[in-house]
Amino acid sequence: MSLAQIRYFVAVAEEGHVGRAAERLHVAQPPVSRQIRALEDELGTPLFARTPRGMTLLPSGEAFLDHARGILAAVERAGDAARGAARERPPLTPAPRSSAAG
Amino acid sequence: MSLAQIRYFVAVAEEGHVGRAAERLHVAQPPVSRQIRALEDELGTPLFARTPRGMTLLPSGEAFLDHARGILAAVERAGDAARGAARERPPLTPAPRSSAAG
DNA sequence: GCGTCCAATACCGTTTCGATCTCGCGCCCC
DNA sequence: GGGGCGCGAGATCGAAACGGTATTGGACGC
Repeated sequence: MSLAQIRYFVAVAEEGHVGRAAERLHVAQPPVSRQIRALEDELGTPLFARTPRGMTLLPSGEAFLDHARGILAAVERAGDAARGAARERPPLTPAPRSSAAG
Repeated sequence: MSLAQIRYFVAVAEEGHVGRAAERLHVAQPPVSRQIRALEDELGTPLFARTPRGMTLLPSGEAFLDHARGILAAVERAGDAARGAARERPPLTPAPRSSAAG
């Protein structure tokens, strides 16, 4: 499982179409289709029902969707936290020459 | 940022050594060193201080560590949730011939 | 100064990923 | 009932990413 797969899954779940999700993600349709399949394969259970009109979330997909959104949000927060901490308490001023206590 | 990078980061943070983290992760040392660097590069801030005895977490690294652990745990839960939902409410019994209303 | 331990770099083979092209399937329209 | 069109899925190929081995550079102890 990769973050890309999770992003693909969320996009497909929200759009209901692989093609439209691919458009939103700025990638082609086959990679999205393949990653969704790979995700289902890894989880051992299908997440979508393939209908002639697109993709419909199964119960397993709905359960996964909540967590998936949380994961993506957590990734965002993690980056922000690291950057924020670095701003508040910078590691060590390189101070090549003029030492300035601060 | 990838889940592998997050896993590598947590291992290095907990071990304090790139080499030991690599051992725990069953990979060689250079890939771990590289991914940590790539992660720092993507975040725009260093996460570790390189010392002659190993790697020490910087404030930014400590902030990131909490979130990183949460992300990995959330990934585990996501998979469990999908599998659990599939067990409780299976999508649709194929029922090729004998129709059996539940 | 040399040996040791650490992370970082160079280089290479393999794997993975995405893009293009094509196909099969089911519905709508006529 | 046949043709056209939407959809997802499969095959194939080139590019990027990943990991492994070999090697380098820096700091500490003797």
